[in-house]
Amino acid sequence: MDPCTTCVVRNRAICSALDLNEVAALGKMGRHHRLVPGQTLIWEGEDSLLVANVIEGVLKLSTSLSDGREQIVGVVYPSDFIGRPFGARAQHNVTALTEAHVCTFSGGDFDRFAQEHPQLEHKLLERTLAELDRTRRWLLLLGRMTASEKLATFLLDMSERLVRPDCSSNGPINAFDLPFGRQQIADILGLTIETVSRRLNDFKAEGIIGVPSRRRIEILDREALAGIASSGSVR
Amino acid sequence: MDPCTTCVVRNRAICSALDLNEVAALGKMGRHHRLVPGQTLIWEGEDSLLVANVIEGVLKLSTSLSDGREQIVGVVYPSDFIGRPFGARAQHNVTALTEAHVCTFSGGDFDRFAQEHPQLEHKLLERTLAELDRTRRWLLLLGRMTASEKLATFLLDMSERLVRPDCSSNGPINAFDLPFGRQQIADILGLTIETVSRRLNDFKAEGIIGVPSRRRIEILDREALAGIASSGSVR
DNA sequence: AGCAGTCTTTGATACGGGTCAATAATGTAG
DNA sequence: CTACATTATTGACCCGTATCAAAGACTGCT
Repeated sequence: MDPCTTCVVRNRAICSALDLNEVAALGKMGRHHRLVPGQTLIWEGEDSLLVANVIEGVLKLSTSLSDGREQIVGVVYPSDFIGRPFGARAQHNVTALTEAHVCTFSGGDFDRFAQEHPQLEHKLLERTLAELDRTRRWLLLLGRMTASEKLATFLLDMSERLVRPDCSSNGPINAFDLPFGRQQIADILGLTIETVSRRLNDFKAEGIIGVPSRRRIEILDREALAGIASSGSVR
Repeated sequence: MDPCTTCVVRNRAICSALDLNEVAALGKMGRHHRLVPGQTLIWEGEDSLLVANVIEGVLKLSTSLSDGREQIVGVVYPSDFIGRPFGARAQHNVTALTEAHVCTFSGGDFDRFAQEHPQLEHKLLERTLAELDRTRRWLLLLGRMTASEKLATFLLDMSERLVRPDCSSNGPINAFDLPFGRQQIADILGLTIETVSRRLNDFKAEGIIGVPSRRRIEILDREALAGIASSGSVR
């Protein structure tokens, strides 16, 4: 039977642009994959082209310099799209942070299918434009913010994005588990693990956040965080 | 008469996806604008939605923090597309760096036209994907590179991009005029103007580059620059 | 429970790049 | 050509974050 009809991200992934017949046709070209934490799906520079939908889990996109310095350039969640359609080689690694479940397509198959289904391309375009906006905001963070501003911005950003999985309430939440360890937070913010640890403990000492366990964050004073996050990013 | 038929970027801009009739229809919705250096076409946060093609000149995309710190998040050249189709508000300022000539469309008009012309959306998608890749590479630069590495990477990048205007030869060139002052270079690289000045003079003292006038750069030792750009180790 | 390995925190110190200030070069108007 | 504004360079100093090192906390395994 066609697994797409029961797919949990059917209505949120780019597949939502397709009707039942179309989604079945796309589904035939797809392959399901389970990934364990730390497993890499796509390597920077490889040209075996692969695209995918994330069904479950969290993955990071990262690049690095030859001496090992690493920068995380994106984080993807269920219903997000992974990979680079239309023939360019992969620009970054894609690695699972948690157990993950993805639905992969060979690049060529997907490209052909997309070109025949403009609504699908349209969905993909909207997503890509949104992701570009988000990435450009991150340039401001990396280029111009201090460590405290970076961390405050990061925590607020997480409190907004991490609601999605269950889709229960929308709007930010005040307590959540990060899918990242300290090193990964550092790689997202362009800092060292030590600085992340120190600034996080500063926030804790000031009563702005609580850190009941390694990966859990409670936002106790959202206003204060927002104040630190920017000497006010001009909205 | 329809000005699009004689447009200098007709074959390079997204319009190249359209046939003569289509481009004429799009042309009817467009307005030509001349911009002087420093003039801002779109302001961060405004929702008067406007998109445009660059016909001539160079423009910067920038965001800033309330205390004046600024980050340039993109630079656009002739034939590039500007703006955010499909209803999100403008995320950054768009300002002319040189005299510029653009062809603008109201967001709504363009959105409608695009949805009816999948080849146009496809071109736009390819461009947006490429721009996202480029922007993500910049995250690595801002987050993880030293001042010298940033500057070396920047100069190499410029030597590749600045060929375009005349389209004479492809491949990098070794002498060019930057469309930026020192402050703007600093805002691109997440540095201060003083650091840009110092590192540039270091390169000059080592014979890696020549700086015959304020905005002119000559790459004298491309290998050395490339060595610095990818992970520091000089010589 | 006890141990090993990993991840995180904490402390001491160093250094790159920022800040502040002064000077120099370049551009522009009269 | 001179005067003034703008932009860039240079110097001295300092601060924030990186680096290096060690101790502590958590996790999983037997």
